[in-house]
Amino acid sequence: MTGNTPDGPTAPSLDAGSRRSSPATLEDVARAAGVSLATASRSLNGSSRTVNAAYRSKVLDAAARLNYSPNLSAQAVARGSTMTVALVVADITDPYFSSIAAGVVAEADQGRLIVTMAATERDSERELEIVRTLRGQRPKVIILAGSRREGDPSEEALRRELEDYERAGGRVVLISRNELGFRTVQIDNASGAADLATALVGLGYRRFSVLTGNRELKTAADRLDGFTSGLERAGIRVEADRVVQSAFTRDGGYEGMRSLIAAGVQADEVVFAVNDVMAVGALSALRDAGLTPGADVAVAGFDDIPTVQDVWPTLTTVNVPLVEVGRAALRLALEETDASVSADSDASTAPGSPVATSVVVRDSTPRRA
Amino acid sequence: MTGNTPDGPTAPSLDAGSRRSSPATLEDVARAAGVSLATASRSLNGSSRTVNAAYRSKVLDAAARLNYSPNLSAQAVARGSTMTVALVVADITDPYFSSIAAGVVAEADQGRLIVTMAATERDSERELEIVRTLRGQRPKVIILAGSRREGDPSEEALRRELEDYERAGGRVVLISRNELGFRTVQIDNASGAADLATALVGLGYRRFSVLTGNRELKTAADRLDGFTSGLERAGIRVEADRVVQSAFTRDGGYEGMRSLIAAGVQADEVVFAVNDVMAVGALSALRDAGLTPGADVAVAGFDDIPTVQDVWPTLTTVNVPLVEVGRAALRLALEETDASVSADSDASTAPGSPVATSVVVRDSTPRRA
DNA sequence: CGCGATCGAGAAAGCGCTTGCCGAGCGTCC
DNA sequence: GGACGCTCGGCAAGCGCTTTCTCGATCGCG
Repeated sequence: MTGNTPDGPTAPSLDAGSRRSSPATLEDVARAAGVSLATASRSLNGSSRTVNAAYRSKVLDAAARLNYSPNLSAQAVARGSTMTVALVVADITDPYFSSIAAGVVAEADQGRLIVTMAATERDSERELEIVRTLRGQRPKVIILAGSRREGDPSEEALRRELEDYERAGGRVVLISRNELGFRTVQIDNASGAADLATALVGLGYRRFSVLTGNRELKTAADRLDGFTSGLERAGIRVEADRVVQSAFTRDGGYEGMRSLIAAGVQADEVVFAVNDVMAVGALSALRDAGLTPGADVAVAGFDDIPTVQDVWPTLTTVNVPLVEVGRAALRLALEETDASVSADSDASTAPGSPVATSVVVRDSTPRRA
Repeated sequence: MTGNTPDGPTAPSLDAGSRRSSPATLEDVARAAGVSLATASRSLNGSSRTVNAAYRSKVLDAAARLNYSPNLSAQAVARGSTMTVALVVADITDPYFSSIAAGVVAEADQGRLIVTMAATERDSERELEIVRTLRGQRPKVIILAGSRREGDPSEEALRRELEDYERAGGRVVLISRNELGFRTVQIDNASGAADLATALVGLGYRRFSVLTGNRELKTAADRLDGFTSGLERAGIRVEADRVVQSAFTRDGGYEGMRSLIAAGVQADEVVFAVNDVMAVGALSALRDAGLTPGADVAVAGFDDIPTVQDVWPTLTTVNVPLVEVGRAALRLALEETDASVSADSDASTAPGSPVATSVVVRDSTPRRA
C-alpha cells in the first residue's frame, strides 16, 4: 500500500490531510495511551491477565477519546473463533420463522453475539448450499429452523456438512424435530396435535378433515399423525380423501381448502390445518366460497402465530412459544460452550424435554350443540 | 514438477491422526496443489490477475478435495473490508419489517453478501447503541429500517455515528424517510395517504378519524399530514379529537380504537390507522366491542402487509412493495460501490424518486350508499 | 539483607488471507 | 539476433488483533 513507511519520525500519513477516515486501530490506542499493544489489548478485552489499574484507565481513556471499536474480523482471526450465530429459516416473512428469529436475536444480544440470517425458500438444495457457504463465516452456532422432507436426497450431504462443522468446533441446533442427530429444541408436534384432537372431540366434533402441507415434510407428518392418533383414541378415523396435501404456506392452505370445498364440506366438520398460516388461508378460501368459517365449517391450526388473534373468527390452535423457542435454541447451543448459566435452566428449556404446547380454543371452533 | 514434493519428509500434520478437525486453510490447499500461497489465493478469488489454467485447476481440485472454504474473517482483515450488510429493524415479528428483511436477504445472496440483523425494540437509545456496536463488524452497508421520532435527543449522536461510518467507507441507507441526510429508499407516505383520503371520499365517506401511532414518529406524522391534506382538497377537516395517538403496534391500534369507540363512533365514518398492524388491531377492537367492521365503522390502513388479505373484512390500505423496498435499499447502497449495474436500474428504484404506492380498496371500506 | 517467588509490561510470533514487487521465462519487433 | 516488453509464480510484507514468552521490577520471608 503505502510502501514501507518507517512511520515513527516521518509520520507520512498526516500530510495526506483532511480526508483521513479509517477507524482507530488498537495500535492507535496503544500509542495514544503510551503503552504496548499487548497491554492495550489486555485492558480492553483480555480476561486472563490483569492490568495495572493506572495503565488500564489510560488505555480506556485513549480508546474512548479515539472512539475505538475493535475490529471483530481481526479478533476472530486472532482468536480462531467468531461471535456469530447463523440462523437459517425457510421464509423470513412467515410469522413462524420471524417469531423464532426474534427470539434468537433477542437472546443473541444479551451475549454480544451477532446473528446472520439466510433464507432457504423451502428448497433443500438451497439449504445445503447455504450451510456450505456458511462455513466461510465460521459461525459459533448454526440454527436450522426449517423442517426437512422425508427421503430428501440432499439430507445426507447436509448431515455430513453439519458434522464436519461440529467437528471443527461449531454447534448445530435444530428446531422442532431432531431429523439429523444434533441438539434440538423439540416441539411436541405429535402430542400437541393429539391434544387438539381431543379438545375438538370434546367440543362435539365428529368429522374431521386435514390440510397437510406436503406430507413429506416431517413436521407436517408428525402433526398429522398426532392428530389422527388423538382421534383414534376417541374411536374416530379420518377418511383418506379428507386429508389433502398442498404447500406448507398460506396459499397452500387456501388451495387445499378449495379442494376440500369442491369435494363437499359439512357443517359438523372441522378442518385441521397443520399450521396457522395454512389455516388462515383456509379461512379466506371459505369466505371466498361464500361460507362462514366457524359456523359452516370449523377450522383449527397449529403454532399460535400472532395474527390468528386478529382474523375472524379468531383461530383455535395449538400454542407454541415461538419466541421462546428461538431463545432456547441459542441457549442450548451455548450451553457447554459457555460452561456457565447451566444451573438455572428452567424445565421448559432443558435439553431433553420438548417445549410444552397447549391447545387454545377460540371462535373458529364453536361448541357443537 | 510434481516429483520433488519438498514438504514430503516432514509433513507433521498427517501423523496427528483421527481427531483433526479445523477446516482446511489456504496454505493446506496451496501445499496440496504444489503451488504458492499467492497462486492459490489468486486462483480462488484474486480477480486482478490471471493464473495459468493448469495451475488454476490444480488449485481448484485441491480446494474441492480438501473441502476448502475461505475464512471470511481473514479475508476481511486482509482486504480491509467485509461482505457484511447490517440490517437494523424495530421489531422482527412485525410484518412490515420482516418483509423488508426478506427483500434485503434475497438481494444480498445474489451478491454473496452476508446480512446481520439487530432489533431496536423501537427504542432510540438502543438503536444508537446497536449502531455503535455495529462498527465493530465493519459492515459494508448499514440499513436502518425504522423511523425516528421528532425531537429525539439521541438523533444527533446517531447522525454523527453514521457519518463517521460513511467517512470510513461504509454506506448508510435509510428506509421510508430521509431523516438523517443519507441515501434513502423513500416511501411516499404523504401522497399515498392523500390518495387514500381521496379514494375514501370517492367512496362516499365524509367523517374521518385517525389512529396515529405516536405522532412524533415521523413516518406516522407524514401519513397523518398526507391524509388530512388529501381530505382538505375535498374540503373536509378531521376534528382534532378524532385523531388519537397510541403505540405504533397492533396493541396500539387496538387501544386507540377502543378510545375512539368510547368517544362514540358513527356508521358513516372511516377510521384511518397509519399502518396496517394498527388497523388490524382496530378491527379486533371493533369486534370485541360488538361492532361489525366495514358495516358499522369502516377502517383503512397503510402498508399492505400480507395478513390484511386474510382478516375479515379484508383491509383497504395503501400498498407499499415492502420486499422490493428491501431489495432496493441494498441495491442503492451498493450502487457506486460496485460501479456496475448502474445503467439498468428501473425507474421504481431510481435513487431519487420515491417508491410508488397505490391505494387498494377492499371490504373494510364498502361504498357508502 | 539476600534470594526466590510473583507480578505484569512489552516484544514478537502468529491467525488466515491478500497483494505489491521481483524476476524467470518467453514472445516479439526491428 | 539482441533488446525489450509481457505474463505470471512466488516471496514476503502486511491487515488488526491475541497470546506466549521473556525479563525487569517488586515483594515476601527467613
